[in-house]
Amino acid sequence: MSNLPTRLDRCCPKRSESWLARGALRPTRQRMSLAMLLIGDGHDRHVTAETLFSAVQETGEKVSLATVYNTLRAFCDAGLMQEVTVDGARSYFDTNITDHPHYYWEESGTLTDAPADQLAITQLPEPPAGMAISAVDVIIRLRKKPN
Amino acid sequence: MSNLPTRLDRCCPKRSESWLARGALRPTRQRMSLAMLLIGDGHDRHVTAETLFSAVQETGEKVSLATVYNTLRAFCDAGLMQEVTVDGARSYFDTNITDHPHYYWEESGTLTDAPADQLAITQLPEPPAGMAISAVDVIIRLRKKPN
DNA sequence: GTATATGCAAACCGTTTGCATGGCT
DNA sequence: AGCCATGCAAACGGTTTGCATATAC
Repeated sequence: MSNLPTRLDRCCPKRSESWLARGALRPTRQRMSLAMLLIGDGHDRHVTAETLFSAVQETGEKVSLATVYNTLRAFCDAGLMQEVTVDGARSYFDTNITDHPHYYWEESGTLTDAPADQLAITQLPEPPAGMAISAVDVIIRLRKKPN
Repeated sequence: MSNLPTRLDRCCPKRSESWLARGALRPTRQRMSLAMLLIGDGHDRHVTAETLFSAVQETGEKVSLATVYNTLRAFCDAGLMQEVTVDGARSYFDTNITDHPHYYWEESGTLTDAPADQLAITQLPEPPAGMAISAVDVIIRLRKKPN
C-alpha cells in the first residue's frame, strides 16, 4: 500500500545520514529509522504519518506516533520533503521535492507520482497584481475504469 | 475576505429557491438564508463552513454551525456545489461546479477562481491501466510578490 | 554541559453524529 | 401522519503540544 521497506537492513544508512545532514538534522536513532524507510533505497516515497508509523513498527524499531508527526514536519521544514494536500482528512508527505503532478487513487487513498514529462501546461493564468505564483499543484484523481 | 453579502435583502430569493429545487432540496428558512448568501446575486462563491457561518450570523439569521456543515454537505451531494481541498486544515466549498483552476492565497487562506480560459493543459499523463481520470485539480498557490 | 530530540498523555480543532424537537407536504 | 430538517452537545480522528526524560554534540 505505502510500499515501504519492511526491513531496515535492506536500506542504506550512509545515504540517510547525509540526507539528514543536508537538512542540518541530527542523526538520532528515530530519525535514522524513518529516513532509511523513506529514502534508504533511493526511491521516492509518499506516506502519511500513519503509514510511516506502521512501517517503522514492522521493522521492530520503537518510535512514537508523536515523533513520527514531529519528524515529518521537521523534514518538511528542513526542505527534505514536501507536504501534499489532496484529501483533507490527512496529510501526505513526499520525498520528491521537485514540482511534479500526483495521481490520487480515490479508492485506496493512495498517492503516487505521475510522470512529470507527460504533463504539459502551455499556458498558466497570470498571477493577480502584486502576487507571485509559489507553486502549482496538479492532482490527477483516479477511479476504477467503469467496466 | 470571503466577500459574502452582509444583507439578505440584497439577494434574490427566487434564484435561490430554484437553485435548491434543482437539487431536489426543500426551501427551508436555513437553506434559503445560506443559498441567498451563496448564489443570491448570481456570483460564484468560495466559502468554508466558518466563513459562511459568520456571514449568516451577520445577517441576523439564526442557523447553527452544525446545520451549516450539514447543509454544505447536502449542497455538494445534490451537485449544487463542489468541495475543494487545498489546505488540509479546512474544507472549501465552491458554488462553481465546472472544472476550473483555483488561486489559493496562502497569506489569507482565501480561495478564488482562476480564469479557466488562461489555463492550457495540452498533455496529461495516461491513467494507469484499469484506471480512469475522475478529475484534475489545479491549485495555483499565490504569495506576495517579493518586492 | 548545554541544546535539542523523544515519549506520553492531554489538548486541540475542524467536522460529524445521535437524538430529541420542530417544520413541510 | 410521516418524513425530513434543525439544533445542541457529545463524539470523532488526525494532528499538535506541554512537560519530563533521554540523547547528541
